[in-house]
Amino acid sequence: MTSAAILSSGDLRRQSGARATYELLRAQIIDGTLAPGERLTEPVLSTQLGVSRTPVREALRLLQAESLVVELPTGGVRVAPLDVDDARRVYDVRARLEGLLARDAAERIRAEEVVALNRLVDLMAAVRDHDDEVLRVGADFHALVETLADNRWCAALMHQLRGQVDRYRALAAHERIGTNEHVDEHRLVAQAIASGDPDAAEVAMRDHIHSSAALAEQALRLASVAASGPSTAPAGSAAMPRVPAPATTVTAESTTPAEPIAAPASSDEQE
Amino acid sequence: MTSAAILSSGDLRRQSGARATYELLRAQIIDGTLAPGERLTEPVLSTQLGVSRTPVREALRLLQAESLVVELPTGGVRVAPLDVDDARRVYDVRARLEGLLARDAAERIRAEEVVALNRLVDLMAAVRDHDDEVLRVGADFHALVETLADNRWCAALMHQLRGQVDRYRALAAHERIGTNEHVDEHRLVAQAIASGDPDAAEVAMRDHIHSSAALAEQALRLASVAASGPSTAPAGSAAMPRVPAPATTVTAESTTPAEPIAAPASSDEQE
DNA sequence: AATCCGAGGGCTGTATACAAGTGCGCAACA
DNA sequence: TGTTGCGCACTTGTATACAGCCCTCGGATT
Repeated sequence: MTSAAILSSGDLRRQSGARATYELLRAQIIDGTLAPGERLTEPVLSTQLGVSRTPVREALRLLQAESLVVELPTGGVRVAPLDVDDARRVYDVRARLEGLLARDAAERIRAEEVVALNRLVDLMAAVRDHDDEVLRVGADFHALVETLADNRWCAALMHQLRGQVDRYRALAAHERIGTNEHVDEHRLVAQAIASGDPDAAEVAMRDHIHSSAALAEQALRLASVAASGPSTAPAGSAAMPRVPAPATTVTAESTTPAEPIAAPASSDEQE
Repeated sequence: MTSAAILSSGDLRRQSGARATYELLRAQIIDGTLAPGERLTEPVLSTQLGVSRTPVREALRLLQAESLVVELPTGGVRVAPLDVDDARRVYDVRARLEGLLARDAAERIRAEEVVALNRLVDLMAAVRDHDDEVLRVGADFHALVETLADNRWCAALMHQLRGQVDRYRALAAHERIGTNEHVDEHRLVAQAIASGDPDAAEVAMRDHIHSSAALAEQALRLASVAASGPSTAPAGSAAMPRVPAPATTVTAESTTPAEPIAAPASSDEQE
């Protein structure tokens, strides 16, 4: 592997090299092929992927904007470290954003769209025994809500977050999501949206995400414990090379975070 | 000449050309020097700014990730159109994000930090007659809340939104923000945070942002009407592919002026 | 006169070349 | 043997060169 075959495989070649590189690296960061903390250098990636530094550079910028890689003080980037404690924060933000989407959806939904929404919930109930199916249907559900909401700013930020969420999900291996509660939550959200009640929809969706967060956090903790049991870390340890981030220290000095954020992303959703 | 002098002026030269280019273009998009819908081509920007296409390209990618420019189907970018109807959505999202920040701040705040928070509110009350001062203090206030919250994901998304918010604010010319109500809202938020009540803090902040949104929207509508008075076209009604320059005052393309750049305004916040 | 076709310019995307800064290792010295 | 200094290799950041594409403009044809 390695080598240029990576990019030429599949239809990635079709797209621009920069975009293909971006998507490949993004996928590898999310699934852990590229370990947290691992440094990414342009020449290496160039030769490995069979493209020049220019598209690689562009891809890295995109990933940086998405906070999937972080800038090193000397320049260059490394894969963003994965702080399990941050998972809750990511889900907190997501809960608000998706809650807003549900609200907007409730304000705009029309009769024929209610049908599609309910159909997805029914479908989810039908396949509840197969987690992967539930996952897929859940993705469709949230995607539909996003479409109904027609709020591009909120959607853009959601895309922004998706990479982070997916990273933590990948870490959590598989959570048990095919539960009756999980399906019921979706039904509640759907009902609130269908009935055109924005407040109820927002609350229902926010609660649902928080509920999902609890599941993910639990699975995450288990996976984390299991992973750090035998050896601290196999191949690419380096989870936190430096700056153990000791305490809170709420100094006000850092007035300039100065890192924008992106929002391209493909179309994968979750629960 | 024009051109290269732009980047060499000030200490922008110090930074990497790409970053300087990014910040310059960002500022110009926000303040309207670069009109919504205007196409940005790499060769032109290169010669105007006196750098090669590479850093320009990088800057454009950053701006694209921030949704300040949008990709054209043929490739290349144009300044993102400004849809006044979207202002509400931007503020809606911002309300949730800042609300979450306020919540997290309430959960983490400590005694000595309460002092700083209250001091800012008092300061705001003291300068309430000067809108620009109120703006500045308000920026510090929100920045402090963000720091207290210590939620980097939420903060990252906020930064993402900031450009959009600032664009609409720039369009709204000046809203009257030095009102007692405005100051009181901040005090309520501060009290909720200081008392360590997350729910109250989130609600107070969200309400405050929505209140600010109403002000901004009003000013925006006025400005919009004023701008589009003569010509019938209602400002940036939608995505008008070509011939932009409907709405606001400043056209770009001037080519000349010595240095209209002025303050990059790296740390501007809002109310 | 209107339309179709072809040449041209310009733009993006990609590749390569060049310069400067940084860290690391090795070697010499105390 | 420990320490210190020098030098090298590597990296990023920037500039330039090259290829393909689209869009436009001009002319010839029907």
